[in-house]
Amino acid sequence: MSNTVQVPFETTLLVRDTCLCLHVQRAARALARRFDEALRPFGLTNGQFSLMMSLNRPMPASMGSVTALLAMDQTTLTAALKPLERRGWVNIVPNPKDRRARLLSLTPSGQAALAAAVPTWKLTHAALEERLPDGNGDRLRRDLAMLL
Amino acid sequence: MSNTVQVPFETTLLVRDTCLCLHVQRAARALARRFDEALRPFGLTNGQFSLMMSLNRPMPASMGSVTALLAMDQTTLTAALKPLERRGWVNIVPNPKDRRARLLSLTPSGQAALAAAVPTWKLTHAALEERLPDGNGDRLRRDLAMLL
DNA sequence: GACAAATACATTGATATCAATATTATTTAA
DNA sequence: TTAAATAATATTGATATCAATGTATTTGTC
Repeated sequence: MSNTVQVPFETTLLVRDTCLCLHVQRAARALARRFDEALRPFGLTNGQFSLMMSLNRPMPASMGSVTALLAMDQTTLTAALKPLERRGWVNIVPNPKDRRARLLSLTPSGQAALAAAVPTWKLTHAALEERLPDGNGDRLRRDLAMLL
Repeated sequence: MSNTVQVPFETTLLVRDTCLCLHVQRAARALARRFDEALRPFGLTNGQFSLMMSLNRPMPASMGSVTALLAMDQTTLTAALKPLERRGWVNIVPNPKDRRARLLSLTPSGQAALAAAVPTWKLTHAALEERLPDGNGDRLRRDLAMLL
């Protein structure tokens, strides 16, 4: 008695062609590879670039504000900060107003590392945006934001 | 002599508002969380669901065809297969026609696990697609494909 | 047929991701 | 004014991701 439940191949094709989660993960992997490669000479991954850029503020950031901006779990941020702190690019200090909280900021060498990478980000991003017909970059960003 | 190179805050705002890599990674995290939560009762993550679905073919798949479909590094696939093989959901055998290669297929219990999750995928995906105005799902998929 | 090049996959090491849980500090309610 | 609830972050464990590198096999060339 083989009571195997088969998934119809049409369902496989449906998922392959329509699943927004799959399509976004796929694009995320491809873009991560592209930006990681471009940023490698600066010792940064795409995620580290985004994280450090989000710390480039007039006032130190809280962890919560960064996780909200990056749509990232708090434990992921804790882990992601470690290699950056180890390299002396990010400062993490307790907030004197609330000793549970942390204040995150770039060190001068962190600012320098980030600044060095910005021109390459601009080039890489411009090349990417060129792949989309005029104005479709904004459209894509709006569509992606609706999925959050 | 403080020769610190500052990144202008306007650049930070530019990256935050325009970087397609950041926007896609952010959406990828949010969608992964949503689908992971929905699929948790079936013991599957979003990535495992996509991977197993891509193995649901009439003939066994090669690793190369799966990495191309998922836009995933080969080493990632090797790693991702391990927990699925351990659970007895996926079979990995050498290809007799080319002993370097592997033939990947779902086991009966893997097919059953996948089949059990399909209705929840449908519900979760339908709810997601509703967030986008009519037809914009197709538009978004097309735009994402242009980034690959 | 021998051998160099190319191909397919595995391993290692580092970072990324999140659930579950723990710790510490603050806030709220009795 | 405490004790309970809440909040902010850290730790652990599992999977995900890819670069660098290694191994086995096949292919192409002479």
